[in-house]
Amino acid sequence: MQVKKEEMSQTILEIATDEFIKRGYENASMRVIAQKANTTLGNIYHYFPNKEILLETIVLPVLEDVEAMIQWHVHEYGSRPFTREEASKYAQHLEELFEESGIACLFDRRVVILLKLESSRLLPRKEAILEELQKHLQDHYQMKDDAHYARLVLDVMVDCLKHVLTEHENMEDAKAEFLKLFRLFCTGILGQMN
Amino acid sequence: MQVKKEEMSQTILEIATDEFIKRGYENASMRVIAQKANTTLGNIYHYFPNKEILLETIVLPVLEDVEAMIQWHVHEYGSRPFTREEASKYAQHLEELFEESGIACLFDRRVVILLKLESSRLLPRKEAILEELQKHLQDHYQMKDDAHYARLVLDVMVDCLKHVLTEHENMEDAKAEFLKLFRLFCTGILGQMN
Amino acid sequence: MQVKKEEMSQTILEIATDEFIKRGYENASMRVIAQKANTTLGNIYHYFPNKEILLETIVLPVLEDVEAMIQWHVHEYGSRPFTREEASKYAQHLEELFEESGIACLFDRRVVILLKLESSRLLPRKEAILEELQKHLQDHYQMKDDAHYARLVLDVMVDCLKHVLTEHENMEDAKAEFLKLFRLFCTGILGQMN
Amino acid sequence: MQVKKEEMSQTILEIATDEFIKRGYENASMRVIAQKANTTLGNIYHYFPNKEILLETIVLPVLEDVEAMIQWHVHEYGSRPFTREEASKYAQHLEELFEESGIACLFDRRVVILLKLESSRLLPRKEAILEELQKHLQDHYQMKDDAHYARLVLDVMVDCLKHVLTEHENMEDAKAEFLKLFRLFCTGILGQMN
DNA sequence: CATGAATGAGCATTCATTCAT
DNA sequence: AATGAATGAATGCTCATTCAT
Repeated sequence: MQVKKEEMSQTILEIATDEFIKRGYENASMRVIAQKANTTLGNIYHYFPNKEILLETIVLPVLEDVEAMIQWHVHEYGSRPFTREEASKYAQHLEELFEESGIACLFDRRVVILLKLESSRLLPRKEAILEELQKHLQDHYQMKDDAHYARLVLDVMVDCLKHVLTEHENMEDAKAEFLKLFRLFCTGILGQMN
Repeated sequence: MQVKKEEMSQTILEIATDEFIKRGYENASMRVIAQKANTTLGNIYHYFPNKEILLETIVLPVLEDVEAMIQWHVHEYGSRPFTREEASKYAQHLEELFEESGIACLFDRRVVILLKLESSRLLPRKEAILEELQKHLQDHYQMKDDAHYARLVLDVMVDCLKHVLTEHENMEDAKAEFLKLFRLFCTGILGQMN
Repeated sequence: MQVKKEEMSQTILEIATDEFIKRGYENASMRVIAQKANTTLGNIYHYFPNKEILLETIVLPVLEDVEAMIQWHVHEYGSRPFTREEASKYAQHLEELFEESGIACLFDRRVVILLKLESSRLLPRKEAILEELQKHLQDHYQMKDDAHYARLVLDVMVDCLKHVLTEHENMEDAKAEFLKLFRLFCTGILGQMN
Repeated sequence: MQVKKEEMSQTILEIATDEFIKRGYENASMRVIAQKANTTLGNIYHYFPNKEILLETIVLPVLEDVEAMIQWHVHEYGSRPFTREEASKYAQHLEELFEESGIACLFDRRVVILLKLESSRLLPRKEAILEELQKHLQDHYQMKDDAHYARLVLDVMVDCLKHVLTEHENMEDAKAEFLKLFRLFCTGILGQMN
């Protein structure tokens, strides 16, 4: 049976998103996506020329949002180290900080796909973002001498994000939970700063 | 050429361990393991009847250690909530706590395999452990009303472990780094406790 | 947008001709033809019920011309052996011979498609022509005892034709080059005749 | 059922050779080869890691022979133009010329695969050979001003080779037939030289 | 103890074709 | 007249596993 374009294409995107989140882009199977979308393998290729473009259709919008957000952040806050007081102040007003700094774009299930990504030509862009964030963290929190540790903290934060996104259907809940964790982190980092 | 049984089997286990760590159990290839172990696919199946049992041979010892450790922990510390003072005291003497509580068994590269595991019949046991730990955390730190959050904190700690194990060859370094992070967490949790 | 029937069908035929020449009938893709003709796959099937008929629409006119030309040739010149003098005379006046004998119909790009053809139901007709030509050659040039050799000489001439058609946009140039080669052949054959 | 290595591998090579000759490397199907060799697709990949290497296993030995032969030829005969007498002398003693100059290596069915090749990483080597031969022809036969024509003559000769190889099981017959044609060519070219 | 031959199901992708709209 | 949704079989290739030798 034939179905309106938008409908089928939308179904495929949704199913693919689910599969990419669950199994990761690399381990998701086009066959399985076709099956779950109640269509044939060939028909998926009628809508999306290949797996990579299916991925990009899903993930590029969020990726670009995130890149823009990072750019804005770097421009706005620069890379000067925070004083203890500043850091503390920020930690206490995380909600407002989150609101104003466009971090909201991170709270989208599709970000999980990005975070799990291990191959594809989007990988370099993902890694560029992480590197940027690491430098940022390192500068702000005076870990200048310990890039390794900064990276570790970042990776852990990234995992936090992955977890809250995975476990909450509702993105507001995810954000709230992430905030809680983020605050925990800030308290912790602050405790180590002196 | 024929080699003493122990030797070949040992080589296979080592190579398989490396591959399972690097690519994860699901994405590791028996072929590649055979190649890197300088033997044949058939010969691996001579020692290990299938991929799953190869996994278990590698990972069961540590799994059992960890299970025992958890059991002991539960028995020793029970599940009563910590007072703020207690918690604070523990946080200050984490090194000793680590020593005496058998947590050392976590600092083993093979734990990474376990933590990355996504399928196989060991999965339930891994998840049982995590559930146990979650309850523990929840009880001790008075997150009684928020199982979700406890789970999240746990998952993040688990990711920390995964990261330090992955990035450090030397297990002492890994432990040191993990302690740093663990302390950060404790400080953070303490800061949130009241 | 809708276009006059003739126009669209013509465009498709032209693009298909190009593709069939470039990649050969078997390896040409309906998809690519549709794309290059700025239309859809479905629309091609609206004009031509399948790939084979598309081929025939393109190639049948020339095929029939060639068949007619052969027929005429056989009727006109019969199959008696040439004397050395006759052959020599013909060789010296090839241009005129070409003109009067309708060989001009060979100098059409579409002939290349025919010559490259490896499957389709037109194949037998192509082969019938070649067989006819072979007999002709064999008779005229007294290779009676060596059908194999006649066939070979024919095939080589056919390849010559394919080459000059492929490499020259201008059919007059193609014809001139072919004449050069044909003369070379005639000289050669004559040299071998006694 | 299991079969001795040499046997299966040999069967595959033979069937593959046949298929590559009949359909050309690009259009031959690994599945069909497997079927005709009475084995499975997977098993072919047990012997040959991919289609290209299957091709190379078949074709590299002859390719190298041909390359060596060309090299020797260039070194021995240089690129000076032949006088009419020289050319004529060579034309009359083609058999001896063939014998002494290692041209025998061309009379191998596998050469057909090479001549039909349209892709694969062996293509550049095939094309280098053809270019070398074209220059050679051009130099010897004083076609200095007409590279195009030299290429055409070469292509035609190459097609001759393809034909005699395709149509004769017996390589001695093929060689004899090719000689006949080659002589025809020489006579023809000589006829055009003055 | 070890080799490596063999299988069958899986992968992403392309193809000619059909047909409802 | 034209679109594009849908199918099913084909492509080259990889995988865990089995088993005769």
